[in-house]
Amino acid sequence: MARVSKIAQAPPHAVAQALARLGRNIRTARLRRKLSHEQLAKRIGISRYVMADIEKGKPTTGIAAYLGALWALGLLTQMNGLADPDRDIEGKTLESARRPKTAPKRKSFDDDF
Amino acid sequence: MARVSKIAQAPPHAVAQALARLGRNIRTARLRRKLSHEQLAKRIGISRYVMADIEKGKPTTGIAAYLGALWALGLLTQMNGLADPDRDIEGKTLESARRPKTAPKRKSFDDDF
DNA sequence: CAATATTGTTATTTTAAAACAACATATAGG
DNA sequence: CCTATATGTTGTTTTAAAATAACAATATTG
Repeated sequence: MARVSKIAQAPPHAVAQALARLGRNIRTARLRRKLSHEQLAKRIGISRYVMADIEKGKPTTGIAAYLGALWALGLLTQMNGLADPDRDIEGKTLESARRPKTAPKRKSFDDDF
Repeated sequence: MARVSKIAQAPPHAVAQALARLGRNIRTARLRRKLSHEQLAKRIGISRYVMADIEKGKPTTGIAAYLGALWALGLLTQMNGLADPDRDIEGKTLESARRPKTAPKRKSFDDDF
């Protein structure tokens, strides 16, 4: 990643937790399928070291490696509904009738935090 | 990412598709909340350029940036069941009674592919 | 339509991600 | 147990991710 971003360097609890869980789940799925790091890594197109990083939930590892792991394990379909606008109740409520291509001109009540 | 991995350089259709969709969904959620790239990026702790990369579904961008975006949009909880061992029917079936800490010693029928 | 903000584009710099190698340790299964 | 394999650890090299800056293009709102 280089010049590692704040979110990667010190992720908020929720993010770190989600990452750790995802890594653990991928590991479990791999072991169930009786695949070694090397075998699965080869199918994904990464090194065994990155495969290990994924299972540790390393924040700086590229998203493609994670999705590739899910794909190689036959679990990628579970990504389908993620952040789906139809499921985004909060967003639906906030949304005005129109659909602007850019954000409006900074009258958003909450500017910093 | 440096020394960009095969999966990131040329992701399989399914992965590329999942990434593109995720990026689009994040963009939709952001616009609904009337936030600019800069505003949302600031909350996540990344630059506006990486925020734009996320919405494009760039494969080499670190997973923490993506999860950070979901987190900042209040959508991270949707990651909860992802790759959950309980949902992994395929894996459950394959699993032997025990739970080895490492993969077995390469008698797995399908070695390469 | 004008003014302002958002988003896109290009170029440069910094820094660590990912590959690789070599060795140590742990685990599994005969 | 013993041995082969899996996994962990350390160090090195290569290369591009991410930040930043400056400017262009686009979209929004009054």
